[in-house]
Amino acid sequence: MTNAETYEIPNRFDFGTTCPALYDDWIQHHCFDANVSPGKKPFTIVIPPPNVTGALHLGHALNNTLQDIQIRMHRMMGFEALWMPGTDHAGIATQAVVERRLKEIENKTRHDLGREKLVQRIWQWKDQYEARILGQLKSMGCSCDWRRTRFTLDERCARAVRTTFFDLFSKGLIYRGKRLVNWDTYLQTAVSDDEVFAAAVQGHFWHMQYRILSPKPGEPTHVTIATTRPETMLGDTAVAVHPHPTEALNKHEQLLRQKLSEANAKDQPAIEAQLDELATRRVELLPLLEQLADMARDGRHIHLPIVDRKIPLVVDGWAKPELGSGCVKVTPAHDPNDYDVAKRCDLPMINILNPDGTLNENGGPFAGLSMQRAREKVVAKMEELGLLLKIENREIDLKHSDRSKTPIEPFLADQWFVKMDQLAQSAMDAVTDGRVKILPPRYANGYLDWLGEKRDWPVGRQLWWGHQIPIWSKTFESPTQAASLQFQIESMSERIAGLLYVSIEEPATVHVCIKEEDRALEVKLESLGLIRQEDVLDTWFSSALWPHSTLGWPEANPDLDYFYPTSTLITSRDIITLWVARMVLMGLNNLQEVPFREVFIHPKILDGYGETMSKSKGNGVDPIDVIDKFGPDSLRFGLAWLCTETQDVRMPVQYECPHCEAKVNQTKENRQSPTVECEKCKKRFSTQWAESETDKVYPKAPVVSERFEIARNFVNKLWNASRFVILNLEGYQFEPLQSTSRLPLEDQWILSRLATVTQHIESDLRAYKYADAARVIYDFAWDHFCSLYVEMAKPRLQDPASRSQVQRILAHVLDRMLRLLHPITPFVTEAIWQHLAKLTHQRDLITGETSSPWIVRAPWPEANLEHVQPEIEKQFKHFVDLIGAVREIRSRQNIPPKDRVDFSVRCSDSLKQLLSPMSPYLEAMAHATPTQWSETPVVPSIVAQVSVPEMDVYVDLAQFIDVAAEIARNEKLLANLVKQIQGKEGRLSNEAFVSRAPADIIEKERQALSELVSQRSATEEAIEKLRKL
RNA sequence: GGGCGAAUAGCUCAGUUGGUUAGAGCGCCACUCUUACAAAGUGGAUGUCGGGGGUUCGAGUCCCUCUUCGCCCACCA
Repeated sequence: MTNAETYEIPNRFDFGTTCPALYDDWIQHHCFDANVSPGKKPFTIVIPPPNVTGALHLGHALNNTLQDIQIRMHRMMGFEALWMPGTDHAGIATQAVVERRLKEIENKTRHDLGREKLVQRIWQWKDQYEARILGQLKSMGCSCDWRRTRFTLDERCARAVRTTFFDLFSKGLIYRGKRLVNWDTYLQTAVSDDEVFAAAVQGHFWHMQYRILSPKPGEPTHVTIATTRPETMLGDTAVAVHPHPTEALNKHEQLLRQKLSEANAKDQPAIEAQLDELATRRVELLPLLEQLADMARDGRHIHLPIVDRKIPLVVDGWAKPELGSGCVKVTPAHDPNDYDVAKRCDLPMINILNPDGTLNENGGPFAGLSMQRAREKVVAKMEELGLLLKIENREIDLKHSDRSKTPIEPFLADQWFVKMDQLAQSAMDAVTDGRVKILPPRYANGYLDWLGEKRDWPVGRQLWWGHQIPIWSKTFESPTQAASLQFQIESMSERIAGLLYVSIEEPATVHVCIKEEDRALEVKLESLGLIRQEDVLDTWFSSALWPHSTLGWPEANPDLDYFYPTSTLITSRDIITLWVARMVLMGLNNLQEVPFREVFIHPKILDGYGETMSKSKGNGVDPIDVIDKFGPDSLRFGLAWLCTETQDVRMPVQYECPHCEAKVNQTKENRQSPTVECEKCKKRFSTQWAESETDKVYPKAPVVSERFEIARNFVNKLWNASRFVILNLEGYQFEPLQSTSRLPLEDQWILSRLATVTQHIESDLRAYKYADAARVIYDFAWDHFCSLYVEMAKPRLQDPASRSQVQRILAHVLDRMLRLLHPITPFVTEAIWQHLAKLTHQRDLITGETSSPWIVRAPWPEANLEHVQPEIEKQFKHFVDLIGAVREIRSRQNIPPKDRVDFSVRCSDSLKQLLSPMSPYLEAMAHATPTQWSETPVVPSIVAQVSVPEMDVYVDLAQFIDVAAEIARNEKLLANLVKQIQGKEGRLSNEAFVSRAPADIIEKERQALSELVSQRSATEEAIEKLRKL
């Protein structure tokens, strides 16, 4: 009975049923559980928690594959490897998704539902998507310790958030201030800068005049200002002019001149034009500006039309004399720069907006109108007043909300801030002194630059989904009333116990922060008239605590002691500042220890056009589609293969037609269509956009990429090579190997290669060089193991004398290869491992150790350095060359595969000793029989000849020769040789080269030349001979 | 405006500190169902290494510059 009958191994790896079953087995046997083990070193990674907004895409698949590779490798290396899983509540993103659906399906707003009900709905959404996300991770084979799964809004994380917030608040690092927020009038919420995109729109530039109050003789009567948003003039509280216009203009000119001197010819005219304009301006405008600056210092005022307000003329550097009229209107409540001016000049701030985007009572006659209507009215009124000078057309970059796609209104709101100076500095130090290593190192720049600004972190969000700020506040008429309440609270027993902290915000607001969830205390505060802050915290506040909150902080516990700081963080570059930097500073603040020692930034996955994949563009790929089509191992190997250090991953994607399996390229045109027609079978299929019933009747096409075919083919190759080994292990007997030196060349060679490759993979993976590792193992498995060693093993397996030795080496090499591959392709390696385990327990050539039942827990292979023989690896190339030479002749002479040929080799004696024992392989692998190995072989009259380094190969072609083809080929070769010889001779006769280049390089060139010359004469000889036939 | 990165075969990408004739996979052409694997095997064709300049005995690799593309940050009365 053969093994094939015993084990019935199919010739395709059935990943569809095998992988989920294997995964269940791993879980059941606690293969991924990590526990505090004092005898072992910990290796910890916290997952960048995916947002529960939606399903994972290929970018996540890459991110998680790279983490799992590290985790699995370190687990095998004997570390206690913990991969901490979880998801992020993703504040605004999630709330926006749920609100949008609420609107679409039930036509309700969040206000119709109320806070509690809406939050309930979002929890339902979260449960649904969390399950989907975790399912996706499991399908990919991620070996997380699922018992520890966390969510940034669960009780444990909430406790960490409360503790941190309380700590910062009581240190005085949290304060409330005014800030301009990006107001989304559609969603009626503030959105962060990251959730805003700029789009160019056609707009206008309105030039208007304000009247100066009681001008003295000789003074101007009006100031001119220009704006793209005339309606905001209703909120103006000043007009600003530069304090020293002449100086500023000189400085600007100096700058321009410097630029001119550095600019290339093409850019110069533009700069010169600017300089010309500057000259005119100097004459026409500068005196006026100087005069205005003086008037401003004199405390003069201006009449703001329409609302009839008296506003000051002020001096401030923000007003640029080189721009526009040189004067700028100041609208502190609706423009970030104007806000800064107002703070500097101590100006009032007038908010003219309601949260829904209409004007409030400060809008004067236009209160209640939308911004758009108000704009028209203001312009009309100014024109009527004769104060409108001109209107220019102008393209303006307008900020839009990413969530609602509507224009953003800058809006002044109360906002909670975290003071960043000390915190930011601590996080900068951690990177500059190397406690946290960012890889590739170039990404450290962005991190340091961003933190270096030390801008305070606005942490409040006007949302309902998130950690509500644990502050109760009350504002009084007078500071004394506030002080009295403060005193009252200060004397509460909870204050003494450190459960609350009270502070005063000038002039008369009392804020009380409660450390822990405590309903009784809350009621007590509420009875004193204190009201809880409505806002929730920025999502990144809880994410910043992720490395320690997930380990149970603030509770002191063994997990935290053992697994923190974590070993490495693997993430994508767009959240280096938002997330990575904040984790570092929070880790340092809460635990006085960095959260991780290394940060690896991996490439991004782009579509075929080089655009980032996103759900809204419709070019995203669900990893599950790829898994269904190619299997999880191919997904993982394919991603690792593409993960190079410098380049993003460009990945053209296709729809796979569900009718005929034809590939339809995804284009910018069809990627957002609900249905697409197959180019081949002309039937329609649906896409992720299909929502209507009419569209949904079409079967859905998975989106895949042929980038994964390499990996699929590789996994198949591995499967079949393993199948061959397993089918040939019948009668396997273990016997320890005494010494490798008595093994045949090919055995020594494959063991040497294995050791070399093992070293490479380990160092590559440790350095996050995933693509390099994948290529090394790919070449080894495919070219060296399959194409050469297995082919050479075939005849030896038939020979009882050599059979058991070859079996042992095959089993050993396969065993090691599987282990090396397991982190990248866990399923197929585990499946093969199980088969192998049934046939042979002892596979280690030297020790005969009994192998582990699970590859997932098998020890990582150590490179056996005694097996490394560079000389043999080099010599083996001669064999490969020889076989290639014979095959080439066969191919170009069209010799049928079944016909045997004879050949002779001209080579040195030492090469003969090396290669002649390998004649049987030439028989088996090239269907060719060597008849002579000699320095002076007797060459048959009719031959085809090929020269390779140190050998000339002559194939006896008595019955086959195609003389014309042979001559043509040799002549082409000759021409090439002559060209190369000329190049080398030129170089070697160049005095400069010979005298300056290092001796070894010159020697190499000399040898190469003599090799080429001998090839040339062999070829000339061959042509000569052929001509005579 | 500041910074970072990329441009190599039809496509997607490798190419260590400068050193023989620049590689891989897919695709293409030809041949092969040779009992592990046609998702395979064997052979072949395909490159002004984005343009220009420089350093060097020698440049895909280092320097300057231009062009195109991508990303990040800042700013745009």
